Amino acid sequence: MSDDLAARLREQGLRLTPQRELILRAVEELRHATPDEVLAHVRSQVSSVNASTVYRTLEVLEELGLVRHTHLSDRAPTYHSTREHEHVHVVCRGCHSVRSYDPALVQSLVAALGEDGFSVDVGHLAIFGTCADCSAAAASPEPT
Amino acid sequence: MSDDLAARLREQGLRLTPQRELILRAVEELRHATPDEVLAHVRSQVSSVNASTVYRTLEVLEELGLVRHTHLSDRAPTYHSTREHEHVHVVCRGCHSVRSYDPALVQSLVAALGEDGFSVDVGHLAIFGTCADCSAAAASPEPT
DNA sequence: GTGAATGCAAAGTATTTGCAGTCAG
DNA sequence: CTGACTGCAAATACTTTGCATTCAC
Repeated sequence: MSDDLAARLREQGLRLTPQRELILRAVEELRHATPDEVLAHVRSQVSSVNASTVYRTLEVLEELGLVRHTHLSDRAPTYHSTREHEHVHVVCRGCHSVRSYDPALVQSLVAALGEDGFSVDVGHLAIFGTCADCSAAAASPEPT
Repeated sequence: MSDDLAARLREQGLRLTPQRELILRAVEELRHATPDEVLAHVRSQVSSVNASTVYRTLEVLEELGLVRHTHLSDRAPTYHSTREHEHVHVVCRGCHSVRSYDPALVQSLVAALGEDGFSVDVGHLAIFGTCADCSAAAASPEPT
């Protein structure tokens, strides 16, 4: 698993450190996590890991193509592993639920922009809106 | 124009102030502006307007439905007027150019999610990727 | 006159940076 | 050994908040 990590780091003349392994593993385990959440998770296993290390490492991992980030809220970005299948995020602003969809969802969009020579970063895509439950809730303020 | 503003404010028992007019006008003139840019623009006309007023006002204007925001960078949000036709933002990560597209671009996506009862906030949508020019530039580092 | 809105300054959150010590290779 | 990496603390960017004053109505 972090074999991949070691290899890619070496290619770039970078070093494999326990922090980098832990942070990558945290992203993989948490599925969708903000830098803060990653930090908390890593700290729950090994004390003393610093926030700046998390930021710096996430940046490195993203450059290596091992993680990706997207913006699932107006606040901090969330990171996920690229070992998962690429997916599109659909976020409900009412209940903050996040659902993942197959990239096929946006294929016509990708094709349309592709004709203009624009290549869409599907993994970064976050689609905001309101889910069925929350629409219903908004319609009837006092549910039975 | 800001007739609309006066009316909507009154509906809510809110007040029409010069700052609110100026900030709304700034958003309309700048097309896509961060709170900072709005502040700078307003200040170029009238000195002493405060950053907190800009934040508070953008929030009010958004509640009134007169402006919308979207995230066109990893940094500050950008606001635009709802008097423009609703549009989808397509952002190149290479040159940071922003192009606006007709919502038709994402209609199949909206329809597909609609079947699940999910209603997409099209105006908030930002699609990231790489434009033709930047792909070309990446391919040939040293252009002739 | 009265309460909504503003300006100011201080606090808060998220992230970045400089630097000295540490550790991977 | 050497330079990449880390932790720490300070700095930065962005945004929010409390409060006294001002101004729209």
